Amino acid sequence: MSATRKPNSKEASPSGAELTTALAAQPLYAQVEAIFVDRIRTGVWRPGQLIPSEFELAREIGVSQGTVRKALNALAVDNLVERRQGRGTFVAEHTPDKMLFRFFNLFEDGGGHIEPDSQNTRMSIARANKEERERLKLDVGAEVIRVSRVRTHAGKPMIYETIVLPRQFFPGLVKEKTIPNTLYDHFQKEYGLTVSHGEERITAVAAGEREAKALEIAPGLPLIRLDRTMYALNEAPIEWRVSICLLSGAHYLVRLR
Amino acid sequence: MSATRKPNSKEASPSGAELTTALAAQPLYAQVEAIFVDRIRTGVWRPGQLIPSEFELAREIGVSQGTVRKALNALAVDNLVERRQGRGTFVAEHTPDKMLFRFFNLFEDGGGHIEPDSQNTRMSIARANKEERERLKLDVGAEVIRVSRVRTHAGKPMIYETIVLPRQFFPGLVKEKTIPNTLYDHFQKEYGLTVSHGEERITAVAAGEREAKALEIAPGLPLIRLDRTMYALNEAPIEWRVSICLLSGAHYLVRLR
DNA sequence: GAGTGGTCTAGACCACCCT
DNA sequence: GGGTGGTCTAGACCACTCT
Repeated sequence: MSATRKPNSKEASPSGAELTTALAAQPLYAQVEAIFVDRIRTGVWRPGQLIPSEFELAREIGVSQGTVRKALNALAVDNLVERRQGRGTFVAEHTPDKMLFRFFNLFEDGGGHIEPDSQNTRMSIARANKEERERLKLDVGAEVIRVSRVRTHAGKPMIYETIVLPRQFFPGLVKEKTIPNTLYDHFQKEYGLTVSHGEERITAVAAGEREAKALEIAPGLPLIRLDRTMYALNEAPIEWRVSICLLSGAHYLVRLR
Repeated sequence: MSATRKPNSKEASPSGAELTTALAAQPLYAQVEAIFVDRIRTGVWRPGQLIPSEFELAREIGVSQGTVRKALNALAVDNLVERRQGRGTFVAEHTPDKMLFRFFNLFEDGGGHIEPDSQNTRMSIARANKEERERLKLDVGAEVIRVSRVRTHAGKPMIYETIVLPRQFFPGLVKEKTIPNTLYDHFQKEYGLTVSHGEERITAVAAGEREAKALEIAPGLPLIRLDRTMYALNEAPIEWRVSICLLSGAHYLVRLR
């Protein structure tokens, strides 16, 4: 078995992470991508940080620059890094603006983006009930933080929102005096949790007593109900959120591709 | 100005399509991609057809195989071609299954995919009214085909749907005796129109008399209203569709990324 | 001017599919 | 066995940003 002309047979790299050698279950660039995701997830590379150049990373890991490039481009598609020609590659930093643009799909009928405010925010702690445990994949006895609030747009109540968070992921949240309007950037900055993806289930409901009161409308009016679960980089559920929305002069926008 | 060592200075290619030579406004792979999109749009390459290999295309156009590869991969992401290792690259063919999977976002609460049937399909022709002209970017006097139908799932009425099509794009549609349940594959097969993307605006409404009758429910119940516009490869609006949906045990699913 | 990512090329080998 | 797309490498030049 002469390894003379054999590429792809690099040995232990100084990076600490192992690359599969023979008969790789995954292609090299996918393994390299996984290494980089891990560095972001564990905080070795922090949000906003400039990471080493393609050539440096290639040398460190022991692959070609083209392979590192492919991995970094994949991370850019997933919004985990930002690449800027002439400057370098940066770990994506969540900001209120970017998160709103990315995950908030309500728009004015004219097309304008909606930037909601938060009112009457309440927070409590409890043992997770059955539904909460299922949604957040928690064990019996685990504690959750429950947040409820009304979100307004142009001075009018628009969304009545209930948010459930696994307490273990947000150790200091209970002690915070105020909860910020946009949560995901706060999660990343304060708790090192990058919200990476999720899903939202939409149904129509008639306003009940509680929603009618919160949204200052008559009971029975048709509302949109958004049932959302969001996941962290390690695929752990990190938030369950139910938003009851009064869409007057507004809509939920979905791009079909 | 010796062009000896200058790459990127290919001259007229035998493909008929022109590649920008110096100071390209767009990168080469994007120009190559545009050539390929054109071939699909104009029917030079037909749905389901095996297109030439990367090497052949590269030789024909006068670029490297890697550049053709980048263009084809971009087309695969846009669902315009399908690549199969060992077999070749095929122009994507719309099938009822694939179109339903791609653009139909209603699911059973258990997660199962919904495959709706069509009932009571009606069709008429008229001059487009103001709203139809705006939605479909039509001139005054242009004619549209209006289709209405009720879509059922598990034997129960689920969706009351109104579809408006520019008549000019569908010359023979009026004479068809029956309109198929899934339209987009029919558009591609019969009229050479590939539906490439669109947008859907979601609101909640209370059932009116007409919807209540069609869906066999009491007036006033909360329903989801989907307002959809779809576009062809040349960005021309090709369909305006309003679907009023009764979601009992079902929901509209959106992936957040 | 030095360094970065972006584009383009060329060539090698692998995995897969067909006949 | 021969052809296809998929992976990986190596090297060149371009466009952009900063100092």
